[in-house]
Amino acid sequence: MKEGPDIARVAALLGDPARANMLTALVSGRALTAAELAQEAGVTPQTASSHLAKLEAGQIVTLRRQGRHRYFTLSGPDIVEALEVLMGIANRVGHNRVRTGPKDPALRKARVCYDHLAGEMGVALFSGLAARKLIVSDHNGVMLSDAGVSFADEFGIDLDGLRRNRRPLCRECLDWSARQSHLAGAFGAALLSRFYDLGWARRSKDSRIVTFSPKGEQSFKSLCDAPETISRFL
Amino acid sequence: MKEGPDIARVAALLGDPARANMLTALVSGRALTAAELAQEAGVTPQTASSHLAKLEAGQIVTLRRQGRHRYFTLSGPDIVEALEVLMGIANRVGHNRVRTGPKDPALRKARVCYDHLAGEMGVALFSGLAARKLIVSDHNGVMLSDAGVSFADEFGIDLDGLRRNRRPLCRECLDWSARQSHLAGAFGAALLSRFYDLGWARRSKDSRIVTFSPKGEQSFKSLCDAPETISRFL
DNA sequence: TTCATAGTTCGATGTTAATCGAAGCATCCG
DNA sequence: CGGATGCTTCGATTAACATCGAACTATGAA
Repeated sequence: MKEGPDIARVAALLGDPARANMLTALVSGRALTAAELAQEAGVTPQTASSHLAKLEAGQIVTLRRQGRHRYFTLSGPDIVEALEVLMGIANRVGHNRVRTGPKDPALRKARVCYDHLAGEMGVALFSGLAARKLIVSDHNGVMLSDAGVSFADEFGIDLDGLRRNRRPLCRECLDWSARQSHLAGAFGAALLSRFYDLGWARRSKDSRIVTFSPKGEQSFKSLCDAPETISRFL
Repeated sequence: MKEGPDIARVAALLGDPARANMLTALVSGRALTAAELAQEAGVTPQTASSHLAKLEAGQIVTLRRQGRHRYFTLSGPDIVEALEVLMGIANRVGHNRVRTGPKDPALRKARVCYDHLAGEMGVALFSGLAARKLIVSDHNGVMLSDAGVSFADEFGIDLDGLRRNRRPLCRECLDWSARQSHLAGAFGAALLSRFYDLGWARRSKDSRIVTFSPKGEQSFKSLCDAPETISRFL
């Protein structure tokens, strides 16, 4: 008598730690090889292979063969959405896999969390935007204010484009090191991507560290502090 | 080195068929007892008890004791959101737990799918609203048109209230019997609830069947067909 | 061809966890 | 006080599955 889509089957695929790690590594949108995903998940290549086979069979990821590499990507934006919602729930109920404190100071300062900015600078960005009332946060979550919309426009972020896929614009994400919120969601990701494009920052190759240039960091600071227009940064 | 919320832990809680059944039964918002949930999930009370203990420990559901009954509800709107996203994914990838064809014609005609209308009438509603351009569907999903917004207003649905919680207004849900889309999401649920309030239909006590009164069915038909104003139905 | 790299399959092992029967509490009713 | 109902705990069974070592396949490079 049970009808409808089989939620459990999909959820079970996301419900294994190794697989969840692989999938969150893929949220950035970049295609990763099986070996890279194995390392992300902290398992051996054999184990990863087995997990990836399941994820592919379940159409959670898609596979692109290229030479002797097999590149995996998420099969659609709905997977990102699911991961973010689950992330939000895990945050709310306090299920964090936080064990050790942050060691590397660079990591504590600015790093990538999925595809948005985390660390002290991530928290500063969140509170800065909130102080400038560009984002407003209530008990239901975060959203862009009208001022925030025009800010995004000025800053060169195509909000309409972002709205076109169903990923929510703004989400709160509890920061592991700072224990405060930073900004996730499509807008959070777009901001970080814009920082890259503007040359303010770049991502390290092997780690999650985000390195800001001196000039970039200064611009970033003004972005978070200044209540005045931001066009002079660009 | 792994940081951030523990997605896998939450997903694993949703990833068991028995638990998923219980949770989807709770999407309606009604509080259900352990025994009712056991029946929904098709397991014995002992098994249900064990599952419910896990769900409560994981803060997916909340418990309210009342006399010798224990009423369970979902712990927040984010759980509904998660279930709907997963439902969408399961639909997309074709993971349906459809086994037998629909037997009961009444069930095939109109039934409850989670908390919205499914069956032939559910499909008729979807295509009717689409034909009247009250909802528009593109590759990213469904949304209300401007005309749809004023329609909802006229029809007595508090859109602003719905928007206040984060559950998406419109979602497509593939119909089990008719193999076409019907309307899910907060708006889909609100429509069905409005049908109840208007006396057009009522839900059977023990099954998922939705029974329309003759008058109600006629009004419903006009709702789906007529391009003119709907105020005359009210 | 030979070697190295990327990835898979196979097989064995250990762990987790879902399930239900039986018995135990707790609450309400008469 | 029984006796019934709602639900949980205990214990045992079973099945699923995550994991990794070892061996195998496939692609590319020298």
